[in-house]
Amino acid sequence: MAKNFVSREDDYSKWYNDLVVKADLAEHSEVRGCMVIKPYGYAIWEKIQGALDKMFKDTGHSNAYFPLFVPKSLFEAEEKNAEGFAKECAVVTHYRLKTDENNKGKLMVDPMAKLEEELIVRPTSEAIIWKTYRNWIQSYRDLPILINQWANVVRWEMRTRLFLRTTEFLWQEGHTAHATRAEALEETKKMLNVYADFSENWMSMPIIKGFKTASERFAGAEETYCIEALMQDGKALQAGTSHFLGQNFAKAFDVKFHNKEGIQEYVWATSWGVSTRLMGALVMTHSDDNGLVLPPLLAPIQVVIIPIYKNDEQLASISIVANKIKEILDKKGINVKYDDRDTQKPGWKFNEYEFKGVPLRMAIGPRDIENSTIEVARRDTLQKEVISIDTIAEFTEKTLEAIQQNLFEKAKTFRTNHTYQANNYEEFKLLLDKGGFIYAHWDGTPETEEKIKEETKATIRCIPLNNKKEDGKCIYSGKPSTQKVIFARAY
RNA sequence: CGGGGCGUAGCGUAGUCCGGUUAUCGCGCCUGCUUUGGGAGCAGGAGGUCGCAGGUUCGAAUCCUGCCGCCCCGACCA
Repeated sequence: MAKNFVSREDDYSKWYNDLVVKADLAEHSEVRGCMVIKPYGYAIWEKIQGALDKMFKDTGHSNAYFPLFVPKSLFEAEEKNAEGFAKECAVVTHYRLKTDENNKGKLMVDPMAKLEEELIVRPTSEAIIWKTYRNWIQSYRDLPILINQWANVVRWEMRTRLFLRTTEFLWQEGHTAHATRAEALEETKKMLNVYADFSENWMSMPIIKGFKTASERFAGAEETYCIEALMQDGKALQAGTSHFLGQNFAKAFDVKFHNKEGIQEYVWATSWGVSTRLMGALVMTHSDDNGLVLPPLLAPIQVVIIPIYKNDEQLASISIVANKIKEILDKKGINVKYDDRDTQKPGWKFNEYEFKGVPLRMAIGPRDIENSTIEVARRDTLQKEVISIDTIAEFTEKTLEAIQQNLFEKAKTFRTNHTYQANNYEEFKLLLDKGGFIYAHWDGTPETEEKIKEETKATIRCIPLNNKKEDGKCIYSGKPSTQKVIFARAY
């Protein structure tokens, strides 16, 4: 049991905050609402980036980079999008400071250096990108454009939480341009599937694919597809979105192309993104009261080897074996750390790596040297066993795969156990307090959705893809409904 | 922006109501010895503008006024 670490049951919110800080993932910075991502946390983000980046490239996308600043006139061009983000934009109004004559040693904004046009710090990049695409697209031969950028964005949130919602955050945003509606729609769904694949197979996080209601839709999109995950406290978390933008941005920025028939048409668009919020999702999906739990595929350290010794001779003979094992596992592409620091005790190291979620821990002591064995402990089950050193390569590969799989199964079982069907509003409200996904009939109107949100704080997370059609009555209004949608309280 | 809480060593804290020598304790840090199969023990040591600025007082971490910052809850949102 970790020292001074609150359990999930006692205070889930504090458990999450403490875990992120104590596992060395991130900390609050000097800037309100902004965090410092620490090396260990950033290493996990780099793993996420690496896997996703390859998936984007494998589906034909290229990376590029667009400016941080967006002139206000560009930003407001697509009205719905601009309105949607207006309340949370940081704005640059001046470009120079000067020394304050009345306050020695201090600086002030130089009133002479006011910008003629304010610059918006991007909350998302559609505007600047579509302004650019206008110059890149004339013919159907220029399409499709399949671009992704890894970037930071700023959204001035009133309340922030490490990884889940910070004023500045890191993400990737894909922006594609297509000749036809069908092709853009296909792209939207393709990238949703990439996100789903990544969530389930890399993060071991089961998700539900669906699309958003009008009120939850990305401002400026015709349709927003999403993946929704369930956290251990029973709250839902939107883990990724893929938007079909129709011709909204093409019209706003006048991006037309000549088709094969020589007729001018507006371009069809998509955008899609996931952010450092995934780090929060990762923490809240698998971690336990002993600290972080990482799926092997995203763990910066997959195996840690800890020597147990009484003197230098013992350490020397242990190190020979440990380095041999590291070499064998390195060749298998497994990331191994041999921690032979003599500044920390074995027990201290055990707790440290456990808290940081390292999937497999191996300990080698004098007894193991004698017997040609090694003690192996799994982070997910906390089980220990002693195995013969000869079998180490096969055992490690097999066990890492088993952990990856087990985490997914555990999370999926949790979700299954926290997924309910509500047949009426009273039942709905009772189920909400248990936490989880609730399938319920909804009449399809924004008014009902809004009322339910006001009264219960639950929102429609999504309308699942391939949803089962079934006639029923809306739990709130009693009006006819053709399908159930998923409600939950959400992050 | 509303409601609540908090600012004392790197971290966590006692002391604040009811002012009084050198500001408490734990973790961590440094030195030495003994230790090492789940956060070692003993001994010694370093480390403080008590958030900031005024005020009251012989005397302020403590009382008064103003300001700043952070966290939690709500409105907003990925």
